[in-house]
Amino acid sequence: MQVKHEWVREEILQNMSGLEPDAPLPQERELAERYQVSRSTVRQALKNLATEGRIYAVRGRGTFVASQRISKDSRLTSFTEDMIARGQRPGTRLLQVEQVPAAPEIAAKLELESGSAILHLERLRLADGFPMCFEEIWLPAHMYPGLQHQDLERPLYGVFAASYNLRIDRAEQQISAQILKGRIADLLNVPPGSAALVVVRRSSDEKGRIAEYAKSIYRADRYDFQLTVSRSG
Amino acid sequence: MQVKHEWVREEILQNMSGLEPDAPLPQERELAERYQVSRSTVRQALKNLATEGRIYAVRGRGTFVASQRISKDSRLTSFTEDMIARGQRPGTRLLQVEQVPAAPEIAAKLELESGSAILHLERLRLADGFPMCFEEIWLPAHMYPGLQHQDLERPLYGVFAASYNLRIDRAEQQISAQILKGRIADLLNVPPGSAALVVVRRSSDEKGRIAEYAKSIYRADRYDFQLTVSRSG
DNA sequence: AAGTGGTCTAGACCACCCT
DNA sequence: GGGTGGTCTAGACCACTTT
Repeated sequence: MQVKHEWVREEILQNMSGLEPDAPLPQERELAERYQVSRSTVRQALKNLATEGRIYAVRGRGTFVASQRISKDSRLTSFTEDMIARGQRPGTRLLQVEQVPAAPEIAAKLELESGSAILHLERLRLADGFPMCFEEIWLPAHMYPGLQHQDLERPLYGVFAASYNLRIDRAEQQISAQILKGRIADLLNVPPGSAALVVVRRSSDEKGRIAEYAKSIYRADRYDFQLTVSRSG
Repeated sequence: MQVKHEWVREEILQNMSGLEPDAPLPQERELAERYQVSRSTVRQALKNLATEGRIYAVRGRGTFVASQRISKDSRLTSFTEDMIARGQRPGTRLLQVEQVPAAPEIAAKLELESGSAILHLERLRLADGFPMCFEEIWLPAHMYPGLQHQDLERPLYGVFAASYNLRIDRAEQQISAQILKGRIADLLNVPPGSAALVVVRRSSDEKGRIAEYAKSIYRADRYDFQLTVSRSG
């Protein structure tokens, strides 16, 4: 463990195993004494455990074991990570990559001038070799010089990090449903009239620069979107 | 402002307005001096601002203004809060409330014995008076004695807090898509074959006790699900 | 009154970046 | 080497709950 509060966190977690829900933990000052660290360090460890929903603190009473049924917050994950977590083998077929002038709607989403150079990708995402998702991606061309000549069937976020020193940090997403028909139904290999889950994503790097706009259309019979949200913080 | 770090947060935010993205903030020690607080207090304020995506820190270099395009993380919200945020008037029609023995599937979700007493609610949620969502809710009866006699067309989380001292704190959700037909298509007033967004939610209180299992079916032509996720923390 | 978690302080050292 | 944010310390006082 690099840092003390992570080590303390693990120790507390160990000593918690076997305790009933609502059982009290030792008080903070005692934990600090036991692990020979300052109370602040103990508090940082406890704060992380509380954020994950493993313990809860009550002012004036103490800190207690939570029932720990609904656990950690969800993170932004890539298709590749997502499929691996589901026990399926991810795959990608690049359908198209082109540089085009930005249509007004796309320019607005990427906060560029209308007509700016945009990279437009179309990819079919596979799970265990079968079509799972059709995705379109729009990128500001100036942020990714020479992207067309990269291997675009590899995870894109990896290419961004390796070749452009850019790490996607957060994204706002809109999830909706629609009926499939025409070309996309064909690509996903489902009959017209089937349901699809649509995820529109606008992502930024850690500096807050908009780095990607994307639309993913998932087969609803094979995919659902999972997330954990908390109310307070 | 009750606590100093919140006040410092507001002060920093004020002085940031007008700065360009990537402009450096004063260093932490200087901010502490300026606002006559300790560096720890400044750091707590900065940490909150970073979590919200308004600034970013680089070890060894400094703290900088983020472009602030993609903002705060999403929180667990109720239908009522959600509709108000969208500028629509929320409404509820209670269709049914009954106490029944738990079916095995529902019992498993609520982590109760099969056959335990369950409260089952069906509600039609309205936006500006028009059907938006059909929801079914299952609750452990022992946690909500006498719920049947409450006003169940008011926001449920409010009833939970006021009458049962129970605050929903976090939830795991699965979002999927399906085709509407039969009774639910009728209730939502859409033709059979329309697309719907389905949200299945399992919620717990701050102690980690499972307090609710619910399934909400939204008209896809009127609703999308919005969330912001971050990759690291 | 005693005990708990919540906030705040002043200061130290570390890891990392830049020149 | 000098400056930055990241971690940690020892101690203080506060708000709240329980006895």
